[in-house]
Amino acid sequence: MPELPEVQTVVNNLTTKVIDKTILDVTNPNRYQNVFLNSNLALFKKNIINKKIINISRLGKYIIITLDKGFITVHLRMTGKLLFNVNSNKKYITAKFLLNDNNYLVFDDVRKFGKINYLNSLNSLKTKLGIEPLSKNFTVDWLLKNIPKKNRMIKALLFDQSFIAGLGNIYIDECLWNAKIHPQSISSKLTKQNILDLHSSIISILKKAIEFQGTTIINFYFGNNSKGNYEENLSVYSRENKHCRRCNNIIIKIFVCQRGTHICKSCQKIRR
DNA sequence: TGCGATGTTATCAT
DNA sequence: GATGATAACATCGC
Repeated sequence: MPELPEVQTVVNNLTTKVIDKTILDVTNPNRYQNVFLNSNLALFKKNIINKKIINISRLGKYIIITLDKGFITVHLRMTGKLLFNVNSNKKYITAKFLLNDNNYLVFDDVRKFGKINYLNSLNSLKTKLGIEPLSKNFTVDWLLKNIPKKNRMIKALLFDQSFIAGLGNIYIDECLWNAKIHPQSISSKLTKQNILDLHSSIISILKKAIEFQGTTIINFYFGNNSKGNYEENLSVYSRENKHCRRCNNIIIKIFVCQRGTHICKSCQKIRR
């Protein structure tokens, strides 16, 4: 479920808890094999055991745990949770990291889509991922230059992690509503004003969502089972049949990119 | 009861 | 290169 603000919230919460700790052991309580990307428990363990956690950060929707040598990457996918000292149903715990101070991290993932990996270098990930929307590089000029280069539905383009890294279904719907852009508009047909609005919407919405510690619709939790509080700020996502906060028309739900998509038809007009 | 939907992504076909 | 279908998996709600 988690997108950039949720992943950043997990990272922010864990920073003080795990930095400078050493990983003593890793287990996979539910014995699910595929949680370790292209690897297995024994190999993964060999790479990280007795290593010290230097830092924890985020790249796109990936959690990056920097070790004194190498990196652990964690992707939460749909239902993954990286919790601190929480013991939930063992059936869903795909990994458990024991730290030297007797605290532990639990990777709890009902649907088991989440992935954990060990990397010697972050280069492969950095190449794969597009621009960070909260970095200095993400300027209006960058967006003005790159959006018209593509001939894609704008929602599909924003989903593409190799274009901009970190947006997902909730925040794409929110940003497009805020910028008054219809999700099925073609990127090359957007006006300059559309792109300016989209740029400021992406930055302000992501920042505000991080302040509110993300959105919990069904099962986003972090730390010791805390919930995100951004839901009250949502303008369209999960607001089907409610009134548009801008023009009072009814928010409808359609399907775009095989994903439920929430729009105000009178605010957001298609350009193609 | 059964079916479709759920915040993600990799992969394969066209 | 772009797009669409599908698979990975489990739960919830209509």
